[in-house]
Amino acid sequence: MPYLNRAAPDPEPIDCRILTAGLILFVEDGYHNVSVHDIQKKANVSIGSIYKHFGGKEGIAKKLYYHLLNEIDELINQASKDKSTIQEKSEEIIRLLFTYTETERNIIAFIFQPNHQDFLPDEPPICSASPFRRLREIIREGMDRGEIREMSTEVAASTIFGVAIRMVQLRLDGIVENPLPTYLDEVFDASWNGILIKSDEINNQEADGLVAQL
Amino acid sequence: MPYLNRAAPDPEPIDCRILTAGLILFVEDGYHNVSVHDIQKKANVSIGSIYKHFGGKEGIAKKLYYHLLNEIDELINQASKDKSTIQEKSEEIIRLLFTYTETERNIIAFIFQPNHQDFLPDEPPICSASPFRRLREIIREGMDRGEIREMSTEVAASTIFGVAIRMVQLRLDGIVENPLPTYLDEVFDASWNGILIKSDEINNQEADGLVAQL
DNA sequence: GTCTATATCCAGATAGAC
DNA sequence: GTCTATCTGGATATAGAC
Repeated sequence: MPYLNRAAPDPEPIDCRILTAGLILFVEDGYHNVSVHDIQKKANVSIGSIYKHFGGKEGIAKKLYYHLLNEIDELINQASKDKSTIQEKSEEIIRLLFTYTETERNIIAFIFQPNHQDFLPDEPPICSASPFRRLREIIREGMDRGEIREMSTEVAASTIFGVAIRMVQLRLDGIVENPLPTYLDEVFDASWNGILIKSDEINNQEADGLVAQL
Repeated sequence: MPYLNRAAPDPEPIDCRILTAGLILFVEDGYHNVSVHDIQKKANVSIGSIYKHFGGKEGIAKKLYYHLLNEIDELINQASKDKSTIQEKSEEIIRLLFTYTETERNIIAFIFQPNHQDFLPDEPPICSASPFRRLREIIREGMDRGEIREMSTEVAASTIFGVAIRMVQLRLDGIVENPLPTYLDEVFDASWNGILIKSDEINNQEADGLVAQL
């Protein structure tokens, strides 16, 4: 019965196992603190396979980087379709980003936490990569269409998406305690309307104050 | 004339030279791509001195980290004094941060670019370090005083300071082309008032449109 | 294609003279 | 305190059997 002598059959192809192991370890320990041997052990493959498939550690990181940037691009595509206004579009992008941060933490952490130029020196800064460029283009389009006030694209983009990205970072670092989708409405409202007290809210505010005093 | 045989006298103390060299190299190449030998050469000291003074590479990074976090804390102190409202206070903080980014690029880059846990594994995430905590406290105080609408501290802080921090990152990555202080008014306005078109601006907006058509 | 064993290299760290 | 010379460990990468 030779079957019993085999290890449990692993349906996942070998290069997937390597990528998955790499992703987890890179996120947990940081690229430079992970050795090829670590990946090899975690993925249950031999060193030889890793070098055959990816040519080394940097090869794994590069594949991961392109692959995951693509996933984010896809996320933007998905969020953008069937949305007419820029406001709807950006809100859906942020909604998906927030959900993704909870369900696919490693992917988001790999994209948003490290300084990729530390281990992929030939790559341009991630802010100039496709998904981030597209976010700025969306904002630009909103200004051209007159949905957004005239100002520099970068400031407008930082206000809409930068706030969301900051929330993602704070969540990954454990500063934000609740799941991100909890904050969706507040984030939208703050980005689009600012955080100053509005005159028509002052009454409610004072009412709240009275309640609090009881 | 023994004086002529000496190297040009270097007034800067040895540990300063080491820290400065470390800072520059860490920012340029990333902590893990810099060797103790690199620092030694750049600082014009011997390896022995480095190990005597700092105990190794991580010691340098740690000293730098604490020292520079302190500088940022000082920056916040300086910006906070003589300011009564939270709005004034935060605006002054951002003003100083933007100026600093242009004049002391390396300091800001060391604080805002890398994931410090990659090389200082015992440190908590930088977002929970003093200066960043204080920013959230300032916002919190603004809400308690009724200067800022009620919402989660993190969202409010991300809206005010997160936008500014995002601008710093985009500037460091070369996406933002003008010196940051250029954008001060836009950043303040966007954070506090949001980026939606306001009804009282629509007239101006249309007028601008007409001008553009000429 | 996959594996083990091995080679090579280099960064981090130390010892000991001055 | 400062330096040079040296050691050691561990990581990347390869060679070659299966």
